[in-house]
Parts: sequence; structure tokens; C-alpha cells
Amino acid sequence: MDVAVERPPPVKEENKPETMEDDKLEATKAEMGEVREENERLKTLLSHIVRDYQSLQTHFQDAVKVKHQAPAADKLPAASAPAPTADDLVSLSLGSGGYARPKGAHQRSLSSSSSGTETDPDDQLSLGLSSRRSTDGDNRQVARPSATPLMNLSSDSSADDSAAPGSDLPAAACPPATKARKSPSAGVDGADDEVLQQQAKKARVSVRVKCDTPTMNDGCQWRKYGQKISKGNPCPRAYYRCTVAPSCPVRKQVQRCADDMSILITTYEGTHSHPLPPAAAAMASTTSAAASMLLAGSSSSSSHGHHLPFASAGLLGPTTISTIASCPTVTLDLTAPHSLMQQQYQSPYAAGYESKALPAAWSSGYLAPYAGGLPFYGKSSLPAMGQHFGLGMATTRAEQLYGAAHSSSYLQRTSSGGGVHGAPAAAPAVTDTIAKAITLDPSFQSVLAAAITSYMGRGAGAAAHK
DNA sequence: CGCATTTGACCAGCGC
DNA sequence: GCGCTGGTCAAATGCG
Repeated sequence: MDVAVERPPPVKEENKPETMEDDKLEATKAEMGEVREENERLKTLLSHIVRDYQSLQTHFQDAVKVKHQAPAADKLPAASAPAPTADDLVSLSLGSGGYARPKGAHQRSLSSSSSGTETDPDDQLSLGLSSRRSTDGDNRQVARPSATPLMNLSSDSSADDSAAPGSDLPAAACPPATKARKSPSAGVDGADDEVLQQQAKKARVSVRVKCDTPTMNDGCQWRKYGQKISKGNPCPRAYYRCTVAPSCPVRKQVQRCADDMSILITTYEGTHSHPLPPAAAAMASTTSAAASMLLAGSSSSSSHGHHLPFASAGLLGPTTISTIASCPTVTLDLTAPHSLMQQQYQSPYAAGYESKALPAAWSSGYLAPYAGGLPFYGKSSLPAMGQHFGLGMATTRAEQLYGAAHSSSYLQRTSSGGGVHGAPAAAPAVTDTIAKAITLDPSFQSVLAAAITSYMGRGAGAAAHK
């Protein structure tokens, strides 16, 4: 979309400013007309996608039902309460969705999102889960620099970023690693604890997302139980526990990147011991796919990153995965263009904390190309839309585009999350931009398709697990 | 009044 | 062995 950036057509006489201006104006008008047309096309496309999504959602929920019917019935009425409705979104909420909202808002949420910032249906955008690719020719024009989402599977062992949202890390983390600590009578079943600990250390999945809200909406309900300032990062790390089921061992850590406050790092650990709401399940499956990949493919890996099969295939964008010792961590980096992936996995994650090394890699590697010349980060328009955008890469792109268009600078927010209000009014242009961002990106749809596939495939595996 | 969040203290693991 | 750091607990506080 290079609106109005093209030079005016060569003018014979250099001393004809008026002619030049007219030409420029004409060009701009023409350009606007094209853009408008494109917007229309995209709107149509988006509606198609929404339709497809709804149909897919139906299938998805059927699958979920099949899988969880029995346990769901008796296990958590509240959690599964959010009976799938049209509004019940399969939100892969890696975007800026967790738009902080005054606590009261949770009443309308799927069930009773307690934490207020976590489950907020109103903030969710229904994503087109269509696996159909956008074949619209014009799509390429926009923001193509590198449209594939970056899926970075790296492994900073100690970093704060692992996410196993649930459900599925195969051998993963069922019991939180720290549990062992609680058993003073370690002698009795010390061996068990050891095993548990090892399992717990198996895999974590972290998701890096551009998100200016305190947390991102992943469809689950969480309760904050702690907060810590970690070394090297001025931003506190928050600890959350899954509250969907009382006994659910899943935890997550949320922290902002030190160098780029707009990047939210969410680390999931553990396996949900309960059926997940569709939204959470989708999220879980996405990350679990990565985790599975990690566990399946990195058994022999060292501390160096390597590409995952699906990464090289372009399914989820360039992907690297690396494991460190006992604590492999999968990092889904949905914040940056993939084309620079390689730079990322070169980054010295091994240091263990991402506060320095990682952001450095990002800022130099990823953001630069995008941000070049643009305001670093346009104020997220998504919350303003009252919708939740999945898979931050879309968000990111939209933000970038929006930022480009509006030149609004990113308002730095602290992790306390107070200042998320005051989002700009949603401009139609933003909608279009976002629609474009989605439809443009084949990988986006691939990711969603992979998530669903993974989830469904897991159904059998999970059953076998028990 | 109940629930969620905050925050200081405690504990365990790890590196030196 | 000691100190540092990360992770969790639980009392205090705030909010609806």
C-alpha cells in the first residue's frame, strides 16, 4: 500500500508547481480509490472467513464435546459453563486481546472470569479459522515484508517464557515443578517427586506477543498469586494459577520484555487437569503443537536452536527450537516478522534470562525492518475495536500498519496495567487494516488450522493417556 | 462479605 | 558453605 508515496509523474517543465500538485492529487485520489476498492474486497473476504470460521467452530466444538463429554459433565460445571455459543470464540488470544478492563466487566464473560483481565469475551475477535488461503491478488501489496508469523521455538531455560497452555505438553509438566518443595516428607515418595520434577521440567511453552495489556487473553481463567521483580528486568513478573478447576496445576508467568514494553511474554507450565473451554483449548493446542514438536524433535538437541519441520515447511513460519538441559522451553514468538528469524535463534538465550539478550535481538533483528521510519509501535487499535485478535502476529501487523498510518506513538505502559483505557476510537481504516492483516497471511490460517488439527489429533492421544 | 490482588516473607535450587 | 535468584505462600488490602 504505497499510498501517495509515489512520485508525481515527470513533468516537462520544472516550473509548474500547480501541475505537479494536480498530478499528485490525481494520483493520490486514484490511489485512494484503489484502496477503497481493496477495502471492499477485504471486507467481503473477511465475511467469508467469518462464515468459514463459524462452520469450523461448529466442527471444533463437536470434537471438543466428543472428547470431553464425560469428564466435562462432572468435573467443572463452571468452567465449561460457557456453553459454546455464537459468541464463544475460539480465540487464540495471543494478540492484544486481553484488553484490560475494569474488573466489573467480567460478569459478562464466558463464565466468570475472575481476574478481570483474562477472560473477556467482549475483547475477543472472532477469528476466521478458515484454512482457505486468501487468493486475492491484491493482498500482496500490503505489508508483505514478511507476513508469516514468526514462530520461534527457542529455549531459554530459565526465562520467563514458557507456555504450555495447557493441556497438552505430552510429558510435560503436569505437576508444577515446585511441588516437590512442598513435601517435607520427601523421604516417603521422594522418587515420585523426582519423577514429577523431571516431568515438570520437561517442557514449557512461552508465547511472546505484542500486547499492551497486562495479560493476554488465552481463554482460561487465572488467579494471580504472586509477583516478583526478576533480575535484569525492571518489569515485574506475575504468577498466575489456573482457576478453572481447583486442582489444576497449570501456572503461567507473565512478564513484559525489558527492552520493549509492548511485548508480553507469557509462559505456561503444566497440563490442565480439566476440560478446557474452546477458547483456551485452541490456545492450548497451538502451543502444545509446538511443545510436542519440541519434545519429539529435540530429544537430542543441545543448547542450540534448530528448525522444526513445520517451521521449515513454512507452516508456522520460521521456527527454531532449542533446549537447554533439563528445561526445554518452546517459545512462540509472535511478535516479529519471520524473515529475520535466524537472527533470533542466534541470540544468546542460553544466558537464561531474556531481559537483555532477547530484546536486543528483537530490536535489532525484527523490529527494525518493520519499524524503520515508522513510529515504533502504533498504539494498539485492537482493544479499541473491542475485539480480540488472535495470534499476535496479526495484531502486530495491524499495529504496525496502523502505526504507519496514524503515526501515533506507542504509549508506554507499566505492567501494573492501569493505563490501558483511553483506547482510540476504532476507525474503519483500522478494521480494514486488520482484516488485511489476517487475510494476507496464509500462515496465520495455517497456524489456526494446525492448532485445530493438533487439538483434534490430541483427542485420541489424551484418551490414551488416561 | 466474599473474592481477587498485592506484597513481604519464606524456601529451594543453583552458581561461585 | 554462602549468597543470589526464582517461585510460592499467606496475611493484608482493596474492590464490587
